[in-house]
Amino acid sequence: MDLPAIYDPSITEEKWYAYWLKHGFFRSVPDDRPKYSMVIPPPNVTGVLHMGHMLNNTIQDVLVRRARMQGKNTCWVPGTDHASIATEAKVVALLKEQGLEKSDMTRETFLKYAWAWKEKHGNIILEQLKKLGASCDWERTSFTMDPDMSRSVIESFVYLYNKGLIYRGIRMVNWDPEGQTAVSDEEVIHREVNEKLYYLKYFFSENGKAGKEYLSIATTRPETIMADVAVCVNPQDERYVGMVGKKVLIPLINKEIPVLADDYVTMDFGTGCLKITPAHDLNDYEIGLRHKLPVIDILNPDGTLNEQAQVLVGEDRFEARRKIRHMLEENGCLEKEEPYITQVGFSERTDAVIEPRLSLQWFVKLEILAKRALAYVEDGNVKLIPNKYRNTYRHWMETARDWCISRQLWWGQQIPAWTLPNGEVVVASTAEEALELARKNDPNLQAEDLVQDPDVVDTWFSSWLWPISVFDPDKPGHPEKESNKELAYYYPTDDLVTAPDILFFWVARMVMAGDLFCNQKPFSNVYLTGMVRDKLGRKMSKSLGNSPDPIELMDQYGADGVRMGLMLCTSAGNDILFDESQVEQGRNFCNKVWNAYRLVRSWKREETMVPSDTLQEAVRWFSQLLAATRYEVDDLLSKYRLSEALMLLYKRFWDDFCSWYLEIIKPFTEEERRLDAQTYDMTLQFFNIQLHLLHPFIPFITEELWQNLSERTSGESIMVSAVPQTGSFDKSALDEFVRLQEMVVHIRGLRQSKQIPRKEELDLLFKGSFPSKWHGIAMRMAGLKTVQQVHEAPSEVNVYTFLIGTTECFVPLGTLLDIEEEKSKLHAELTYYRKFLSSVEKKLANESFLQRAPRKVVDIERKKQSDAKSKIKALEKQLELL
RNA sequence: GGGAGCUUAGCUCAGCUGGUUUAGAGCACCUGCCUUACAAGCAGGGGGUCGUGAGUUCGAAUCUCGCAGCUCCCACCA
Repeated sequence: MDLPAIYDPSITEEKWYAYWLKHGFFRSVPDDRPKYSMVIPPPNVTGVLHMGHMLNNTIQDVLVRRARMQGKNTCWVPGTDHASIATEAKVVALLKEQGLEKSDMTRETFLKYAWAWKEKHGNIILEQLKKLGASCDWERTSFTMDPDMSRSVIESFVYLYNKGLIYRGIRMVNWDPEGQTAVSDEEVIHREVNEKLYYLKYFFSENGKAGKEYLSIATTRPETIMADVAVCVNPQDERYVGMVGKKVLIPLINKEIPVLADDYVTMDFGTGCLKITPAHDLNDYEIGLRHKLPVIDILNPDGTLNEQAQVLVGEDRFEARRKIRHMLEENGCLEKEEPYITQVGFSERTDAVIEPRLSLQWFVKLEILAKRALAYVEDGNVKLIPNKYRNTYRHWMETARDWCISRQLWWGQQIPAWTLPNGEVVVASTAEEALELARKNDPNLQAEDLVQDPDVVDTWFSSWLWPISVFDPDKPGHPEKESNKELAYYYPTDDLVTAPDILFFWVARMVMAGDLFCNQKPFSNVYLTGMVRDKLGRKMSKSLGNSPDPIELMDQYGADGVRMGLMLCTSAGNDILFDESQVEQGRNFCNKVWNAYRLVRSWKREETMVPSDTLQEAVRWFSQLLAATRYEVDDLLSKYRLSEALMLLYKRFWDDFCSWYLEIIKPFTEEERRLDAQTYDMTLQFFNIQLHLLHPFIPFITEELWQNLSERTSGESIMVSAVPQTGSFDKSALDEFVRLQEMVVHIRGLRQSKQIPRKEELDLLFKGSFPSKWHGIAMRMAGLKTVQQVHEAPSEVNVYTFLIGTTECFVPLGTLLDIEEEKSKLHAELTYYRKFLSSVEKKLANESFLQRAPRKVVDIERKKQSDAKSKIKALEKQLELL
């Protein structure tokens, strides 16, 4: 067989993915094996693959592939999320480009456009995941607006409504004037902004006319003064004694409003005097409720001023702010202005400044749900990895307020509530059922008398059902019914891999939904990935242009290389600083594996040959090392330390397997590339085991080589074949081998510094212990002619000496040895050990140490002491000789 | 304003309940090599007073408390 010297992933990767699909290795149906299940965090249909997806899905694929190789019935459910605000915004923008306005079309027409858009773009991201190697059960691909998914959402809405967990009410919500919809508290991002604090004069009213005296009121939002209904001071505030109960005039519109007292007002902020604008500020709204004040809303849904404002009608709120400032100044009502830094809320989806707005919305009561969802994490039923997120999770669950779930959009599941002519509202799964309900009170009602709520539900109100509804869409609406076979088998899922920024949006709510509808957690472990940043630590963004195109990256380095590059530097919960050189490292590793394989395959298996002792020892050593490695890798993976597990495998393969094992057993001469059958077979077996251990991380090349390793019949794959058995291992024997390696490295260093060519063989004498079984290995690796034990240090002058542990080693060098250099080297070593010894002895001289430290620790120190002493003795002797 | 977390080599990080750690890894770096699997390679090497100050302890990178710097989350002071 002829393999090229450079591995080309573009040939193999597509081939094997098609093969895996063809043989249905990703497919899962319930059976009697133990299961491993996981749902993908459904990416937005609007999205294209970015580095965050790459990281997230690589981790998932590693976990899934490992479980599959452990013989579990593995099910990874893929799908996409309809992402109502983001998608609707995208479709609206697209229509605008074509000269079409959403406001000009009916709901049906708009949705037709939206669906067309989804059909065209919706699956791009999933196709891209295939290139990465994601082993999802594609037959299960779901979309959060699939008919049965939507039914699940609607029916669960009805269920919760009937249980009293969903209610409708007029509340202050976060209004996004750009998207023209309410958004939840979690969708508001607060940012610091430089604004101005305006001090306005509210003159006291004297029979409706402005008097001479005034109250000074600080505000950042002068454009809202027309909506003021009162001015408020703290009852304890001595400055304003006697003013409560009087009336002041709103500047510009000269409207009389009362001066009130309320404890909410802080005396030492601003002027201690607060204008009350119930329609446009949450606190003011609450104060308004306390004092039974009217609500005057002066803003349109799009953020422009309405008729109620009386002035600047039709102007945008920010334009109005600019203009009103001048008007107030001209009017003599602007006392002063100061620069002011304040927190402003922005919409997560549209980045518009959020407007507190009073409106009729639907809410989910969270108090009980949050408490129960918290318990799952608190008692370890659901584990967060890393654990530090427990605190964050707890904090949110303890402070969560009711969840506003209605959105003034069309793209999504329409709220199943109908208003009757008399204003009553009925909630039912379908229009027919709603009519039936309505007729209980008024049998004459007709279908057209019922008007469905035009709003849709929050996207997260559908995705919180995801781990349930992908298996059994009927369950959320009917928790009392028995789970279907799928749900019973796959639920709860095992792992969830997601980013910490949706811990509350999604993870916490899935726990709530799991508890509500299945009375069980939705998953056992939540692995939280970090954010992928560029190597300077900046967020990846289109505008910075610092985000590599994953597809190009995979074309250039292979999916395996990219996966490896990402996995080498990821640890749970920590951001990863992405640098293309890591991907290069991944690619290089794949190439290394490839070439190691080429080497082994270039040898001839010789049935009649008998393995030398050296070869047998090498096999013995590496098989033990592999057993130990596998044990360690299992341990690391069980703790989700993926990058450490991969790094360990990387080092084993590259440093130990290639640089030591293969170099030891490599046949000497070119003509005779023959290896005895026993060693040859074991070497292939080592390869086989390492391919298995590496497969979850780099699935393509491992499949390619595994298929090549021996005759395979169609339908076989490394991904469904169990990892071959590894034997036992003896830790101390492995440690001893490290001594041997140190010795070889030392001699190689000597060659380098004395410029002794490899071909020139050396002799080694040693005093102390150095197992004879390894002499052959040392000779091979260090280029030695002889290895010989002595009882006394050689007396010649021209002998290079060094210590490995407590074994003294001697290499006669003839004229090459520089006596002075040797002396200074020995002196340096001597100084080091003397210092070391004195620190150890200081410890041992300490009575308290001897008394209080555990015996084991004291023994260790004693051993250090005696070792150091014998080393010093040996060094002194060598110096003497020189 | 409240809370959480971080600070170990040039970079990214490991070091879990204090003691074989006068601290490890990978990358980067330096030196020498086209040694017949791989220059996407081989061999060798240097590099850290563990942010800072104190405390607990026989013993601290590890535990406690100040201080400094960074990051994230939450929050309605106009």
